[in-house]
Amino acid sequence: MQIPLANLRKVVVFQNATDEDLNQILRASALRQVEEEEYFFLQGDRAEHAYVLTEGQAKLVQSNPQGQVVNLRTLHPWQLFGALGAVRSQGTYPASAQALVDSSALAIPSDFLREMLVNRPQLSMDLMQLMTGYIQEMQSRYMELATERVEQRICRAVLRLAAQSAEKVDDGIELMLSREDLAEISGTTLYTVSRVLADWQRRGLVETGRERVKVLRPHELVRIAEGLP
Amino acid sequence: MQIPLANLRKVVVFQNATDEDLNQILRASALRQVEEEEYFFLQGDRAEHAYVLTEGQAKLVQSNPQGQVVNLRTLHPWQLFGALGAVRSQGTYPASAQALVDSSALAIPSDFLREMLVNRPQLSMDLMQLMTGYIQEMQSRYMELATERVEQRICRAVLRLAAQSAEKVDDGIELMLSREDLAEISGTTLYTVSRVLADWQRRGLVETGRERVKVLRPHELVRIAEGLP
DNA sequence: CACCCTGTTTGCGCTGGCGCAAAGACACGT
DNA sequence: ACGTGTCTTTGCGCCAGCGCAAACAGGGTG
Repeated sequence: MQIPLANLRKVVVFQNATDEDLNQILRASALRQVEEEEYFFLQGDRAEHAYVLTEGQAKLVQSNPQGQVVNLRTLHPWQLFGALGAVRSQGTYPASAQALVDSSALAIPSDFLREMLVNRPQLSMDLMQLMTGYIQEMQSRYMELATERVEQRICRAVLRLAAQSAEKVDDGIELMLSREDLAEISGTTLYTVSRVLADWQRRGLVETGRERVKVLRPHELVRIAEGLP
Repeated sequence: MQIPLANLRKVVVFQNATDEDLNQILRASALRQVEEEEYFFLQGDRAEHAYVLTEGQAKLVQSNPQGQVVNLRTLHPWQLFGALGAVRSQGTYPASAQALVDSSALAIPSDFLREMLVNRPQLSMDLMQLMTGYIQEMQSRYMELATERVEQRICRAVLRLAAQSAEKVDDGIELMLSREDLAEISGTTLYTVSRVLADWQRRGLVETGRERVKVLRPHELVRIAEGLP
């Protein structure tokens, strides 16, 4: 196993774990490689592992019987995902995890993680901390979806992504994602996203390209997100 | 304190607690009475207590700066609420809890609950169980809001409420809530709710009245919720 | 019984956003 | 360089749902 402990400790939930615990986790787990577009797991699968992304990028998506898809969140290295199954024994994943580029992740057996939680209060508290964060984020996004118009929601999505996962280039912040990705994230259609971005570009707020959005005037976008003219 | 232990054990998170633990909780806590329309706590308040509803009915709502409101869930006796603050020390409530009728709830100090969690693994696991449930429910509702039309969403809301909190009367299931309540829950307006219910009534699926909806043909409603004609 | 308060219904007009379809732009492989 | 596939843009028509405003209904109170 070639994952250094120091890296594993970047996982927020493991930040307070002992070296011995981390070693145990490494011994119990396996590294899984998944190619671009492929899945770590599918919604409805038996949740036999929790994962820690070690390399690449992935997204958690939920789909309905008609095949429509919404993006729940984007995953970056050293984030934990698929962990709900560790709590509910015999549970199934409520969402699918799809690699956006060739990626790898550490697969930790759910049973193992659950047993570990039972006698490590600090670990449990840290995991709860993570869960409360999700609950709050989902509640916020739910309200945004219920009360805000499309332009504001796209704007929030762009700002959120810019804040967490973007490369700063000379004169702006660059995001690598397609119109369709943005549509999934903000709960609309690729057509509407395209129109909104075109409008922003005319107004000089962003610069767009194929699977690329460069934010030029973040401050202006914040105003749009707040619902101001 | 006049709350019998047997009742406190109805709280899902406390189902596996010892009598001694329950007694300790009772000693540390106070009973708070809140009149109809009043609040147990407001969104943004410092989260100094977690609550267990002991009597009455309440709702958890989130509102945005413009004052628009969405209903996150309806609370019934022996349900825990406001508990996210117990995990994040120094945190604030992400939503408001408003009494729908005169109600009372046991106010458990967050600090006390947090200390208790630290050395009671089973309690932590049960709380996590509850949290994963919320996460899944919020994810589902988020997807429904993003992908389904209004009629389906209202339908789901009615069925959900009918399943959990309704009185069966002779020839149907009766819900006591206003058009506006239903609008908050399903993320639409009272006008649209009124029109949809009127339509269902014409088709004999429900019978409506002032702050009252009686489900006559649940099976038909299920078909609507599924998106079938 | 008359009154009032609160909740409900419904006509009407409007518009935000959807989604098809066709054309355009870009990236990549051969 | 050329073709091919994917992503993006945009014209166009359409309609679900919003929200005002006004009328209506029920239930409680004096």
